[in-house]
Amino acid sequence: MKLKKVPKTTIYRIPWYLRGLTDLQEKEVEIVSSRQLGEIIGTNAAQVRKDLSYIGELGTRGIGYEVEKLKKVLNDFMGLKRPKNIIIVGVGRLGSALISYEGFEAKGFQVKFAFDTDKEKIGKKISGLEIFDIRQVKEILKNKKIDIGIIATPKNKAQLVAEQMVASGVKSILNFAPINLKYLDSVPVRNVDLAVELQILSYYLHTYTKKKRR
Amino acid sequence: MKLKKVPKTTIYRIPWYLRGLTDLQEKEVEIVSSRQLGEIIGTNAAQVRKDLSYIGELGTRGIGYEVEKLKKVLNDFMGLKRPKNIIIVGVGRLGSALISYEGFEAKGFQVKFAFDTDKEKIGKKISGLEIFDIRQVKEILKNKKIDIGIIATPKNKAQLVAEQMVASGVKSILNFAPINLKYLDSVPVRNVDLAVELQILSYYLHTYTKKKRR
DNA sequence: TATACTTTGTAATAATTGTTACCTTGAAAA
DNA sequence: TTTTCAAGGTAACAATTATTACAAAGTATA
Repeated sequence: MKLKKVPKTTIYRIPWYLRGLTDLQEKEVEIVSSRQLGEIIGTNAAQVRKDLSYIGELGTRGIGYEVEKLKKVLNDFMGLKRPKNIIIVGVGRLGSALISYEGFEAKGFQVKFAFDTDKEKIGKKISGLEIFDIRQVKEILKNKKIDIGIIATPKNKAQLVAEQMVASGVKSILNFAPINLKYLDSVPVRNVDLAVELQILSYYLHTYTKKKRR
Repeated sequence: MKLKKVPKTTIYRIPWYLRGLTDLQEKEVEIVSSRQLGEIIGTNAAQVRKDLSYIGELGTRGIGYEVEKLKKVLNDFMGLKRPKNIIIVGVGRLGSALISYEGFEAKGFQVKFAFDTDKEKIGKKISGLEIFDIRQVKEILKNKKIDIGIIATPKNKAQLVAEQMVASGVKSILNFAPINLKYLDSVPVRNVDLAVELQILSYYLHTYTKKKRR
Protein backbone atom coordinates (compact mmCIF):
# COMPACT_ATOMS: atom_id res chain seq x y z
CA MET A 1 0.00 0.00 0.00
CA LYS A 2 1.27 3.44 -0.99
CA LEU A 3 0.79 6.03 1.73
CA LYS A 4 -0.81 9.11 0.28
CA LYS A 5 -2.29 12.26 1.71
CA VAL A 6 -5.87 11.69 2.77
CA PRO A 7 -8.22 14.10 0.96
CA LYS A 8 -10.25 16.51 3.04
CA THR A 9 -13.41 15.11 1.49
CA THR A 10 -12.48 11.68 2.76
CA ILE A 11 -11.94 13.03 6.26
CA TYR A 12 -15.45 14.49 6.11
CA ARG A 13 -16.97 11.20 5.07
CA ILE A 14 -15.32 9.11 7.74
CA PRO A 15 -17.70 10.21 10.52
CA TRP A 16 -20.55 9.04 8.31
CA TYR A 17 -18.87 5.70 7.70
CA LEU A 18 -18.46 5.40 11.45
CA ARG A 19 -22.10 6.08 12.00
CA GLY A 20 -23.06 3.44 9.46
CA LEU A 21 -20.71 0.94 11.05
CA THR A 22 -22.19 1.57 14.48
CA ASP A 23 -25.65 0.86 13.08
CA LEU A 24 -24.42 -2.35 11.51
CA GLN A 25 -22.86 -3.37 14.78
CA GLU A 26 -26.16 -2.85 16.54
CA LYS A 27 -27.77 -5.11 13.99
CA GLU A 28 -25.00 -7.63 14.67
CA VAL A 29 -23.75 -7.51 11.11
CA GLU A 30 -20.13 -8.63 11.12
CA ILE A 31 -19.01 -8.13 7.55
CA VAL A 32 -19.88 -5.35 5.15
CA SER A 33 -18.96 -4.84 1.50
CA SER A 34 -17.97 -1.53 -0.04
CA ARG A 35 -21.19 -1.64 -2.01
CA GLN A 36 -23.33 -1.98 1.09
CA LEU A 37 -21.41 0.64 3.01
CA GLY A 38 -21.70 3.01 0.09
CA GLU A 39 -25.43 2.41 -0.04
CA ILE A 40 -25.73 3.20 3.65
CA ILE A 41 -23.92 6.48 3.61
CA GLY A 42 -25.11 7.58 0.20
CA THR A 43 -22.09 7.15 -2.00
CA ASN A 44 -20.79 4.41 -4.30
CA ALA A 45 -18.66 1.35 -3.75
CA ALA A 46 -15.62 2.73 -5.55
CA GLN A 47 -15.62 5.82 -3.41
CA VAL A 48 -15.76 3.73 -0.28
CA ARG A 49 -12.87 1.54 -1.38
CA LYS A 50 -10.83 4.55 -2.40
CA ASP A 51 -11.49 6.35 0.86
CA LEU A 52 -10.58 3.34 2.95
CA SER A 53 -7.52 2.58 0.86
CA TYR A 54 -5.97 5.90 1.92
CA ILE A 55 -5.90 4.56 5.44
CA GLY A 56 -4.75 1.06 4.77
CA GLU A 57 -5.65 -2.30 3.31
CA LEU A 58 -8.57 -2.79 5.56
CA GLY A 59 -10.69 -5.35 3.76
CA THR A 60 -10.46 -8.90 2.52
CA ARG A 61 -10.88 -9.51 -1.18
CA GLY A 62 -13.83 -11.64 -2.01
CA ILE A 63 -15.31 -10.96 1.41
CA GLY A 64 -15.57 -7.36 2.47
CA TYR A 65 -14.71 -5.40 5.61
CA GLU A 66 -14.99 -6.61 9.17
CA VAL A 67 -17.38 -4.15 10.77
CA GLU A 68 -15.79 -4.08 14.18
CA LYS A 69 -12.23 -3.87 12.97
CA LEU A 70 -13.02 -1.19 10.42
CA LYS A 71 -14.83 0.87 13.00
CA LYS A 72 -11.89 0.69 15.31
CA VAL A 73 -9.40 1.67 12.63
CA LEU A 74 -11.45 4.63 11.45
CA ASN A 75 -12.11 5.74 14.99
CA ASP A 76 -8.41 5.68 15.81
CA PHE A 77 -7.60 7.41 12.55
CA MET A 78 -9.88 10.27 13.54
CA GLY A 79 -7.86 10.70 16.72
CA LEU A 80 -10.49 9.13 18.92
CA LYS A 81 -8.46 6.38 20.48
CA ARG A 82 -8.98 8.12 23.82
CA PRO A 83 -12.15 10.08 24.65
CA LYS A 84 -12.00 13.82 24.04
CA ASN A 85 -12.75 16.24 26.82
CA ILE A 86 -15.12 19.07 26.04
CA ILE A 87 -16.36 22.24 27.67
CA ILE A 88 -19.42 24.18 26.62
CA VAL A 89 -19.73 27.90 27.16
CA GLY A 90 -23.19 29.38 26.92
CA VAL A 91 -26.04 27.42 28.41
CA GLY A 92 -28.94 28.84 26.47
CA ARG A 93 -31.27 26.56 24.61
CA LEU A 94 -28.65 25.44 22.15
CA GLY A 95 -25.98 24.98 24.81
CA SER A 96 -28.32 22.93 26.96
CA ALA A 97 -29.32 20.82 23.99
CA LEU A 98 -25.65 20.14 23.31
CA ILE A 99 -24.92 19.28 26.94
CA SER A 100 -27.61 16.66 26.94
CA TYR A 101 -27.07 15.49 23.39
CA GLU A 102 -26.78 11.73 23.61
CA GLY A 103 -24.80 11.33 20.43
CA PHE A 104 -21.62 12.74 21.96
CA GLU A 105 -20.88 10.25 24.70
CA ALA A 106 -21.19 7.20 22.45
CA LYS A 107 -18.78 8.73 19.96
CA GLY A 108 -16.13 9.44 22.55
CA PHE A 109 -16.85 13.01 23.56
CA GLN A 110 -17.29 13.85 27.21
CA VAL A 111 -18.68 17.19 28.26
CA LYS A 112 -16.63 17.98 31.37
CA PHE A 113 -17.67 21.52 32.27
CA ALA A 114 -20.30 24.07 31.36
CA PHE A 115 -20.00 27.82 31.80
CA ASP A 116 -22.24 30.84 31.51
CA THR A 117 -22.33 34.49 32.53
CA ASP A 118 -25.92 34.46 33.76
CA LYS A 119 -26.14 34.48 37.57
CA GLU A 120 -29.52 32.76 37.26
CA LYS A 121 -27.87 29.77 35.66
CA ILE A 122 -24.58 29.58 37.53
CA GLY A 123 -24.65 26.92 40.22
CA LYS A 124 -27.60 25.10 38.66
CA LYS A 125 -27.26 21.79 36.89
CA ILE A 126 -28.19 20.57 33.44
CA SER A 127 -28.28 16.83 32.89
CA GLY A 128 -26.24 16.46 36.04
CA LEU A 129 -23.59 18.94 34.96
CA GLU A 130 -22.96 21.98 37.12
CA ILE A 131 -22.81 25.36 35.44
CA PHE A 132 -19.86 27.55 36.42
CA ASP A 133 -19.15 31.24 36.09
CA ILE A 134 -17.19 31.88 32.91
CA ARG A 135 -14.84 34.13 34.90
CA GLN A 136 -13.57 31.02 36.65
CA VAL A 137 -12.74 29.20 33.46
CA LYS A 138 -8.98 29.57 33.64
CA GLU A 139 -8.86 28.53 37.26
CA ILE A 140 -11.13 25.54 36.81
CA LEU A 141 -9.30 24.28 33.75
CA LYS A 142 -5.90 24.53 35.41
CA ASN A 143 -4.28 21.09 35.12
CA LYS A 144 -7.21 19.88 33.07
CA LYS A 145 -6.70 18.76 29.51
CA ILE A 146 -9.56 20.09 27.39
CA ASP A 147 -9.54 19.11 23.75
CA ILE A 148 -12.50 21.03 22.43
CA GLY A 149 -14.34 24.13 23.57
CA ILE A 150 -17.82 24.66 22.23
CA ILE A 151 -19.05 28.24 21.99
CA ALA A 152 -22.83 28.50 22.21
CA THR A 153 -23.04 32.08 23.44
CA PRO A 154 -24.66 35.04 21.75
CA LYS A 155 -22.64 36.71 19.04
CA ASN A 156 -21.32 39.54 21.20
CA LYS A 157 -19.72 37.25 23.78
CA ALA A 158 -18.13 34.82 21.37
CA GLN A 159 -14.82 36.55 20.62
CA LEU A 160 -13.99 37.07 24.28
CA VAL A 161 -14.98 33.54 25.18
CA ALA A 162 -12.81 32.18 22.39
CA GLU A 163 -9.83 34.11 23.72
CA GLN A 164 -10.50 32.92 27.25
CA MET A 165 -10.64 29.36 25.98
CA VAL A 166 -7.30 29.62 24.25
CA ALA A 167 -5.78 31.28 27.31
CA SER A 168 -7.09 28.43 29.43
CA GLY A 169 -5.38 25.84 27.27
CA VAL A 170 -8.35 24.63 25.25
CA LYS A 171 -6.89 23.04 22.15
CA SER A 172 -9.60 23.56 19.54
CA ILE A 173 -12.88 25.40 19.14
CA LEU A 174 -16.27 24.62 17.70
CA ASN A 175 -18.15 27.86 17.28
CA PHE A 176 -21.92 28.01 17.01
CA ALA A 177 -22.09 31.77 17.48
CA PRO A 178 -22.86 33.56 14.22
CA ILE A 179 -19.63 35.52 14.06
CA ASN A 180 -16.27 35.03 12.43
CA LEU A 181 -13.74 34.66 15.21
CA LYS A 182 -10.47 36.51 14.76
CA TYR A 183 -6.87 36.06 15.79
CA LEU A 184 -7.20 32.38 16.57
CA ASP A 185 -4.56 30.94 14.30
CA SER A 186 -3.05 29.03 17.18
CA VAL A 187 -5.89 26.50 17.42
CA PRO A 188 -8.14 24.82 14.88
CA VAL A 189 -11.54 26.45 14.76
CA ARG A 190 -14.65 25.19 13.06
CA ASN A 191 -17.76 27.24 12.58
CA VAL A 192 -21.25 25.82 12.53
CA ASP A 193 -24.25 27.84 11.52
CA LEU A 194 -27.56 26.08 11.87
CA ALA A 195 -29.04 28.25 9.15
CA VAL A 196 -26.44 27.30 6.55
CA GLU A 197 -27.96 23.91 5.88
CA LEU A 198 -31.36 25.50 5.47
CA GLN A 199 -29.95 27.93 2.96
CA ILE A 200 -28.36 25.12 0.98
CA LEU A 201 -31.65 23.23 1.00
CA SER A 202 -33.35 26.36 -0.20
CA TYR A 203 -30.98 26.48 -3.14
CA TYR A 204 -31.53 22.85 -4.07
CA LEU A 205 -35.24 23.29 -3.68
CA HIS A 206 -35.40 25.26 -6.88
CA THR A 207 -32.87 23.23 -8.81
CA TYR A 208 -33.77 19.74 -7.67
CA THR A 209 -33.70 17.05 -10.32
CA LYS A 210 -34.26 13.70 -8.62
CA LYS A 211 -30.62 12.95 -8.13
CA LYS A 212 -29.18 11.70 -4.91
CA ARG A 213 -27.15 14.14 -2.93
CA ARG A 214 -25.14 14.27 0.22
CA MET B 1 -20.00 37.04 -18.71
CA LYS B 2 -20.12 33.36 -19.62
CA LEU B 3 -22.77 31.47 -17.71
CA LYS B 4 -21.25 28.38 -16.17
CA LYS B 5 -22.39 25.78 -13.73
CA VAL B 6 -21.92 26.99 -10.18
CA PRO B 7 -19.69 24.57 -8.24
CA LYS B 8 -21.12 22.88 -5.18
CA THR B 9 -18.32 24.34 -3.10
CA THR B 10 -19.37 27.81 -4.14
CA ILE B 11 -22.97 27.10 -3.13
CA TYR B 12 -21.69 26.08 0.30
CA ARG B 13 -19.72 29.28 0.70
CA ILE B 14 -22.50 31.63 -0.25
CA PRO B 15 -24.28 31.40 3.12
CA TRP B 16 -21.03 32.48 4.73
CA TYR B 17 -20.66 35.40 2.33
CA LEU B 18 -24.20 36.35 3.22
CA ARG B 19 -23.40 36.27 6.89
CA GLY B 20 -20.36 38.45 6.37
CA LEU B 21 -22.37 40.90 4.30
CA THR B 22 -25.03 41.14 7.00
CA ASP B 23 -22.34 41.99 9.53
CA LEU B 24 -20.92 44.65 7.24
CA GLN B 25 -24.38 46.10 6.78
CA GLU B 26 -24.81 46.33 10.52
CA LYS B 27 -21.55 48.22 10.67
CA GLU B 28 -22.88 50.46 7.89
CA VAL B 29 -20.12 49.49 5.51
CA GLU B 30 -21.38 50.14 1.99
CA ILE B 31 -18.60 48.81 -0.20
CA VAL B 32 -16.44 45.75 0.26
CA SER B 33 -13.54 44.43 -1.78
CA SER B 34 -12.96 40.78 -2.59
CA ARG B 35 -9.90 40.91 -0.36
CA GLN B 36 -11.89 42.13 2.64
CA LEU B 37 -14.72 39.70 2.06
CA GLY B 38 -12.26 36.87 1.75
CA GLU B 39 -10.65 37.90 5.00
CA ILE B 40 -14.01 37.88 6.71
CA ILE B 41 -15.11 34.46 5.67
CA GLY B 42 -11.69 32.88 5.77
CA THR B 43 -10.76 32.50 2.15
CA ASN B 44 -8.79 34.52 -0.39
CA ALA B 45 -9.68 37.35 -2.71
CA ALA B 46 -9.40 35.29 -5.87
CA GLN B 47 -11.77 32.68 -4.54
CA VAL B 48 -14.30 35.35 -3.70
CA ARG B 49 -14.11 36.91 -7.15
CA LYS B 50 -14.33 33.53 -8.83
CA ASP B 51 -17.32 32.50 -6.73
CA LEU B 52 -19.17 35.71 -7.39
CA SER B 53 -18.32 35.66 -11.09
CA TYR B 54 -20.34 32.46 -11.49
CA ILE B 55 -23.40 34.44 -10.58
CA GLY B 56 -22.76 37.60 -12.53
CA GLU B 57 -20.61 40.68 -12.86
CA LEU B 58 -21.48 41.95 -9.46
CA GLY B 59 -18.68 44.34 -8.66
CA THR B 60 -17.15 47.54 -9.96
CA ARG B 61 -13.51 47.45 -11.01
CA GLY B 62 -11.33 49.72 -8.99
CA ILE B 63 -13.99 49.88 -6.28
CA GLY B 64 -15.37 46.61 -5.03
CA TYR B 65 -18.83 45.26 -4.32
CA GLU B 66 -21.83 47.17 -3.02
CA VAL B 67 -22.71 45.38 0.20
CA GLU B 68 -26.45 45.78 -0.03
CA LYS B 69 -26.73 44.90 -3.69
CA LEU B 70 -24.45 41.88 -3.37
CA LYS B 71 -26.38 40.61 -0.41
CA LYS B 72 -29.62 40.88 -2.30
CA VAL B 73 -28.25 39.09 -5.36
CA LEU B 74 -26.78 36.23 -3.33
CA ASN B 75 -29.91 35.92 -1.27
CA ASP B 76 -32.06 35.67 -4.37
CA PHE B 77 -29.63 33.26 -5.95
CA MET B 78 -30.05 30.93 -2.97
CA GLY B 79 -33.78 30.88 -3.60
CA LEU B 80 -34.58 33.17 -0.71
CA LYS B 81 -36.44 35.90 -2.52
CA ARG B 82 -39.50 34.88 -0.52
CA PRO B 83 -39.31 33.54 3.05
CA LYS B 84 -39.30 29.76 3.39
CA ASN B 85 -41.86 28.02 5.54
CA ILE B 86 -40.61 25.42 7.96
CA ILE B 87 -42.03 22.80 10.27
CA ILE B 88 -40.14 21.10 13.06
CA VAL B 89 -40.99 17.63 14.25
CA GLY B 90 -39.64 16.58 17.62
CA VAL B 91 -39.67 19.13 20.37
CA GLY B 92 -36.97 17.75 22.61
CA ARG B 93 -34.07 19.92 23.64
CA LEU B 94 -32.69 20.21 20.15
CA GLY B 95 -36.08 20.81 18.58
CA SER B 96 -36.89 23.53 21.10
CA ALA B 97 -33.53 25.14 20.55
CA LEU B 98 -34.22 25.22 16.82
CA ILE B 99 -37.71 26.63 17.29
CA SER B 100 -36.36 29.55 19.27
CA TYR B 101 -33.15 29.94 17.28
CA GLU B 102 -32.99 33.60 16.39
CA GLY B 103 -30.79 33.13 13.37
CA PHE B 104 -33.58 31.65 11.27
CA GLU B 105 -36.03 34.50 11.07
CA ALA B 106 -33.47 37.07 9.97
CA LYS B 107 -32.31 34.79 7.18
CA GLY B 108 -35.78 34.26 5.82
CA PHE B 109 -36.89 31.07 7.52
CA GLN B 110 -40.17 31.00 9.37
CA VAL B 111 -41.05 28.12 11.66
CA LYS B 112 -44.76 27.70 11.03
CA PHE B 113 -45.65 24.55 12.98
CA ALA B 114 -44.13 22.23 15.54
CA PHE B 115 -45.14 18.62 16.12
CA ASP B 116 -44.40 15.92 18.65
CA THR B 117 -45.77 12.57 19.80
CA ASP B 118 -45.53 13.30 23.51
CA LYS B 119 -48.93 14.02 25.08
CA GLU B 120 -47.15 16.07 27.73
CA LYS B 121 -45.92 18.47 25.11
CA ILE B 122 -48.86 18.59 22.69
CA GLY B 123 -50.94 21.71 23.20
CA LYS B 124 -48.16 23.54 25.02
CA LYS B 125 -46.24 26.40 23.46
CA ILE B 126 -42.58 27.04 22.85
CA SER B 127 -41.56 30.58 22.00
CA GLY B 128 -45.16 31.28 21.20
CA LEU B 129 -45.50 28.32 18.85
CA GLU B 130 -48.11 25.70 19.64
CA ILE B 131 -47.08 22.07 19.53
CA PHE B 132 -49.38 19.75 17.60
CA ASP B 133 -49.83 16.01 17.53
CA ILE B 134 -47.77 14.52 14.73
CA ARG B 135 -50.78 12.42 13.72
CA GLN B 136 -52.46 15.62 12.60
CA VAL B 137 -49.62 16.69 10.35
CA LYS B 138 -51.28 15.85 7.04
CA GLU B 139 -54.50 17.55 8.02
CA ILE B 140 -52.82 20.67 9.36
CA LEU B 141 -50.58 21.07 6.36
CA LYS B 142 -53.42 20.70 3.88
CA ASN B 143 -53.34 23.78 1.65
CA LYS B 144 -50.17 24.97 3.38
CA LYS B 145 -46.98 25.31 1.43
CA ILE B 146 -44.10 23.98 3.54
CA ASP B 147 -40.66 24.23 2.04
CA ILE B 148 -38.55 22.48 4.65
CA GLY B 149 -39.30 19.93 7.33
CA ILE B 150 -36.80 19.59 10.14
CA ILE B 151 -36.56 16.21 11.84
CA ALA B 152 -35.37 16.49 15.43
CA THR B 153 -36.86 13.27 16.74
CA PRO B 154 -35.07 10.27 18.20
CA LYS B 155 -33.60 7.86 15.69
CA ASN B 156 -36.45 5.35 15.79
CA LYS B 157 -39.11 7.88 14.81
CA ALA B 158 -37.20 9.57 12.03
CA GLN B 159 -38.03 7.33 9.07
CA LEU B 160 -41.75 7.42 9.72
CA VAL B 161 -41.73 11.15 10.27
CA ALA B 162 -39.84 11.66 7.03
CA GLU B 163 -42.45 9.67 5.14
CA GLN B 164 -45.26 11.59 6.78
CA MET B 165 -43.59 14.83 5.79
CA VAL B 166 -43.32 13.81 2.17
CA ALA B 167 -46.92 12.58 2.18
CA SER B 168 -47.98 15.94 3.58
CA GLY B 169 -46.33 17.83 0.78
CA VAL B 170 -43.19 19.00 2.53
CA LYS B 171 -40.71 19.77 -0.20
CA SER B 172 -37.33 19.11 1.44
CA ILE B 173 -35.96 17.65 4.65
CA LEU B 174 -33.24 18.57 7.09
CA ASN B 175 -32.56 15.56 9.27
CA PHE B 176 -30.88 15.85 12.66
CA ALA B 177 -31.73 12.29 13.70
CA PRO B 178 -28.69 10.03 13.56
CA ILE B 179 -30.03 7.69 10.93
CA ASN B 180 -29.78 7.42 7.18
CA LEU B 181 -33.25 8.00 5.80
CA LYS B 182 -34.33 5.69 2.99
CA TYR B 183 -36.60 5.86 -0.03
CA LEU B 184 -36.73 9.63 -0.14
CA ASP B 185 -35.48 10.27 -3.63
CA SER B 186 -38.41 12.51 -4.36
CA VAL B 187 -37.22 15.36 -2.14
CA PRO B 188 -33.81 16.81 -1.33
CA VAL B 189 -32.61 15.64 2.05
CA ARG B 190 -29.69 16.94 4.07
CA ASN B 191 -28.34 15.23 7.12
CA VAL B 192 -26.76 17.04 10.01
CA ASP B 193 -24.96 15.27 12.79
CA LEU B 194 -23.78 17.48 15.60
CA ALA B 195 -21.01 15.04 16.42
CA VAL B 196 -19.50 15.14 12.94
CA GLU B 197 -17.87 18.50 13.43
CA LEU B 198 -16.39 17.33 16.71
CA GLN B 199 -14.94 14.31 14.98
CA ILE B 200 -13.40 16.46 12.30
CA LEU B 201 -11.92 18.73 14.95
CA SER B 202 -10.54 15.69 16.68
CA TYR B 203 -8.80 14.71 13.48
CA TYR B 204 -7.28 18.13 12.93
CA LEU B 205 -6.25 18.24 16.55
CA HIS B 206 -3.53 15.73 15.95
CA THR B 207 -2.45 17.05 12.58
CA TYR B 208 -2.72 20.76 13.16
CA THR B 209 0.03 22.88 11.67
CA LYS B 210 -0.89 26.53 12.11
CA LYS B 211 -2.64 26.85 8.83
CA LYS B 212 -6.00 28.45 8.43
CA ARG B 213 -8.89 26.19 7.72
CA ARG B 214 -12.54 26.41 7.01
C1' DT C 1 -7.12 65.15 -20.63
C1' DA C 2 -3.50 62.10 -19.44
C1' DT C 3 -1.56 59.27 -15.88
C1' DA C 4 -1.44 56.56 -11.92
C1' DC C 5 -3.76 53.54 -9.15
C1' DT C 6 -7.12 50.16 -7.60
C1' DT C 7 -9.82 46.25 -7.98
C1' DT C 8 -12.74 43.28 -10.78
C1' DG C 9 -13.35 39.38 -14.17
C1' DT C 10 -11.48 35.58 -16.31
C1' DA C 11 -8.27 32.62 -19.23
C1' DA C 12 -4.90 29.50 -18.35
C1' DT C 13 -2.89 26.48 -15.31
C1' DA C 14 -2.39 23.62 -11.27
C1' DA C 15 -4.19 20.82 -7.68
C1' DT C 16 -7.54 17.98 -5.89
C1' DT C 17 -11.11 14.68 -6.01
C1' DG C 18 -14.03 11.16 -8.23
C1' DT C 19 -14.80 7.27 -11.58
C1' DT C 20 -13.69 3.51 -14.47
C1' DA C 21 -11.72 -0.58 -15.35
C1' DC C 22 -9.02 -4.13 -14.29
C1' DC C 23 -5.78 -6.84 -11.59
C1' DT C 24 -5.27 -9.35 -7.30
C1' DT C 25 -6.58 -12.12 -3.53
C1' DG C 26 -9.02 -15.16 -0.94
C1' DA C 27 -12.97 -18.47 -0.27
C1' DA C 28 -15.96 -21.91 -1.80
C1' DA C 29 -17.34 -25.31 -5.11
C1' DA C 30 -16.29 -28.85 -8.26
C1' DT D 1 -6.26 -29.47 -6.38
C1' DT D 2 -8.24 -26.72 -9.78
C1' DT D 3 -11.76 -23.68 -11.10
C1' DT D 4 -15.08 -20.28 -10.28
C1' DC D 5 -16.73 -16.38 -8.10
C1' DA D 6 -16.97 -12.35 -5.18
C1' DA D 7 -15.04 -8.27 -3.68
C1' DG D 8 -10.99 -5.26 -2.40
C1' DG D 9 -7.01 -2.34 -4.14
C1' DT D 10 -5.33 0.77 -7.30
C1' DA D 11 -3.52 2.75 -11.85
C1' DA D 12 -5.17 5.50 -15.27
C1' DC D 13 -8.32 8.71 -16.58
C1' DA D 14 -11.98 12.25 -16.10
C1' DA D 15 -14.18 15.87 -13.75
C1' DT D 16 -14.22 19.39 -10.58
C1' DT D 17 -12.30 23.05 -8.00
C1' DA D 18 -8.64 26.39 -6.72
C1' DT D 19 -4.85 29.50 -7.89
C1' DT D 20 -2.18 32.46 -10.69
C1' DA D 21 -1.56 36.09 -13.46
C1' DC D 22 -3.00 39.63 -16.14
C1' DA D 23 -6.07 42.46 -19.14
C1' DA D 24 -10.05 45.49 -18.56
C1' DA D 25 -12.56 49.00 -16.43
C1' DG D 26 -13.33 52.23 -13.43
C1' DT D 27 -11.82 56.36 -10.07
C1' DA D 28 -8.76 59.89 -8.39
C1' DT D 29 -5.13 63.11 -9.26
C1' DA D 30 -2.17 66.15 -11.66
